[in-house]
Formats: sequence, structure tokens, C-alpha cells
Amino acid sequence: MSKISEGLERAFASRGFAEPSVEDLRDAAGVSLRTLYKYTPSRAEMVLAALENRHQRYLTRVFDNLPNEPEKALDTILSRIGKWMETETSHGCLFHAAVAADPRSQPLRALLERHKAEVATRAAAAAGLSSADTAPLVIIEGLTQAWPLRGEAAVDAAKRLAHALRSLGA
Amino acid sequence: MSKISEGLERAFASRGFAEPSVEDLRDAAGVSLRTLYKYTPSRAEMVLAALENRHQRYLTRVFDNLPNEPEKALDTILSRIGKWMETETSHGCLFHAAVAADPRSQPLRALLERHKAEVATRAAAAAGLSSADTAPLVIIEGLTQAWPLRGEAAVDAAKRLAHALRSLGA
DNA sequence: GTGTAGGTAGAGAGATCATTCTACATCGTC
DNA sequence: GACGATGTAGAATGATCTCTCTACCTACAC
Repeated sequence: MSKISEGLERAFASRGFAEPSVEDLRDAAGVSLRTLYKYTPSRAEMVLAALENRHQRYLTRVFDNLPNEPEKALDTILSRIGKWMETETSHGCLFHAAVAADPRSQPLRALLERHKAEVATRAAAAAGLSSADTAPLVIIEGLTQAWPLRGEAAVDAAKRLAHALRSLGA
Repeated sequence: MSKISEGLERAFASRGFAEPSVEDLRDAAGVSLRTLYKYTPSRAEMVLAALENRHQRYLTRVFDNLPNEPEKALDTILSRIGKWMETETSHGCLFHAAVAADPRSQPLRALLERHKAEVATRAAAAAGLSSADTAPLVIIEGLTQAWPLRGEAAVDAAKRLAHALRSLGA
């Protein structure tokens, strides 16, 4: 149920992956322990459900209704990521955080890779670049990690890089 | 004692911050529990000691003996970070990982900020840019997070961005 | 109104973990 | 050769956590 995933996402995003106990997660999900375990039969699956929800929300927030002109599209993406950081999280990428908290988990790695692959592909396509070009991913990752340290200045720097890349690539 | 910090760094780097128990950390540090607690009186301080060690090693490996020409310096830094990723860690930045694992910890945040501030300052200086310029930090962060996903292609993309930045800024 | 599917509340089992404590060993210095 | 500082090995403590289980409730189909 999506109410559960939403609550889980909120809990992990604000308190990290280590701290919240399953009882905390139950409260955040707004259901009983029994129902929580029915949909996500272990704590590890609660993490996966939260990230699945995150993935969808992120893609919608960042990539929907982009301008058609490739010159503007990447700028818009970077602005939106700045806003996302501001409202949704104050420290880095939740997928990287989940993997960092439990680096041995294979399903978690797979989810991270799927998420980033989709982000990279969409960003490159919107910017009119080859989908194999890694540069947009580097800019986006850089912005996401630098934002907690520099705030809006990171957005500006990312945009400058995107602009420089475009004028050099042309 | 530095043998302890080194062992702790190795343990957290390879197994993450959540998994290793204090007994595992004792084995990695190569001392008794009592001695371990003498130098680092809580598990949280073991994390801090590991990161302190990491910080010094990283600065040395990445920033020592850089070429004097600003055009080459940033390229060298990015190549060295690629090598660092290859030999030292397979997933992202250990400081971000530590904060992600325990986002409420103030000392951890402070350490992350100190580390990144020093990296940003040194990179900007070596590249002949203003030390307030956020672009080098964005590139470095982007490379560090994209490397686990794209390997050497991330190094190449980071270098292209650095080059584009330089030719646009000039 | 009875049966069934699916919910809540919450106690309990069983394991694990961080931290402390006890008992003993080593070694350089006087 | 005895002392004191510092180390090791590992048991004991007390808290906490995940996951399961029991007991009860609600709503609806027939």
C-alpha cells in the first residue's frame, strides 16, 4: 500500500537508515506492526519500499514537463534538483545513503544502479546528448552532494558547468 | 594510537558504518577491547577516529606534489581521485556515508564540513581559481559519486568538465 | 446473524550489541 | 627482584532490536 511506502520514505529520509526502529517505522507508516510486516516482511524490505517510492517521486518532480529546447532543459533539471534538495532532504542522495548504510546488500545496489541509470539517461536525452555521455550524471551527482555544503551556490556552479559543457561540445 | 585508527578506517570502509560490531572493530584494530575503549571511549568516537585518519590519507594522496601549472593540476587531482576510488573504496565518499548512517550527529557533520572545505579550497587553489568557487567541488563530488557507477568514464567526464570550465572562464 | 478477510494493540521470544568489569600477563625502571 | 603502568582475554550486564504470536475488533457477503 502506498500510504505505507510514503511513511517509510519520510521516516528514513529524516532520520537515516540506522536509527529508526521498526516500531518507529510502524508509527510513520500509520499501520499496525502486523500489517507493516505483511507488506514488507523484513526491515530490509521496508528500506526497499521506501526507495521505490522515492524513485517515482524524484523522477516526476525532476523530469516531468521539461522544456523542449535542449539548452534550457538541463538548466531546468538542475534548478529542480536544487528545489528538491531544499524541500526533501538536507544531506545528499537517499539511495547512496541506503547503500552506504548497508554496503553488502545486493538488492540495494541494484536499486541504486537502476535509479541512477534512469536519471542519467533522462538527463542526457533532455540535454540533447548521447545517452552514454557520463557528464550530465557527474554534474547531477556533484550538485546533489555539494548542495548540503554550499546551498544555492552549488546550483549556480552546476549550471555553469552545464553551460561550459554545451559550448565546448558544440 | 595510529594503528588503531588505521584498523578502524579499514573496517568501516569495507563493511560500512552499521554492520561491524565493536568486537569486529577490536579485531580490525588489533588491540584488546579495553585498550580500544581507552583511546576511543564509545563507538561513535571510533567512527570519528577512522574518519580523521581517512582525512589525512586522502589529502596526502590527492594533493601532495601537484604540478604547478594550473591547467594540469586539476587533471592530476581528478586522475588521482579515480585511482583512490579504485584502490580504497568502491562506493562513494566515506564521510558522506558516515553522516548518512547517523544524520543526527553534530560532530560527524562538522567533520564532513571540515573535510570538504579543505578539499574544495585546495582544489580551487591548485586550479588557479578563487577559493570561493564551488565548481571544482561540484566536479570532485560528482566524480566521487559517479565512479562506482561508471568507473573510468566518470574520470573522463570530470576532466572534460574541468577543461570546459577553464576555457569558458578564461 | 454467521463466517471470513483483514485490520489493531501490544506482549513476548530470542538474539545481538555496546559498555563495564574481573583476573591475569608483560616490561621498563628503580 | 619488586612496582606500577599498560596491555590482553573474555565474562557479565543491561538495554535494545527484530520478528512472531495472541487476543480482539470491524465490515461486509450471503
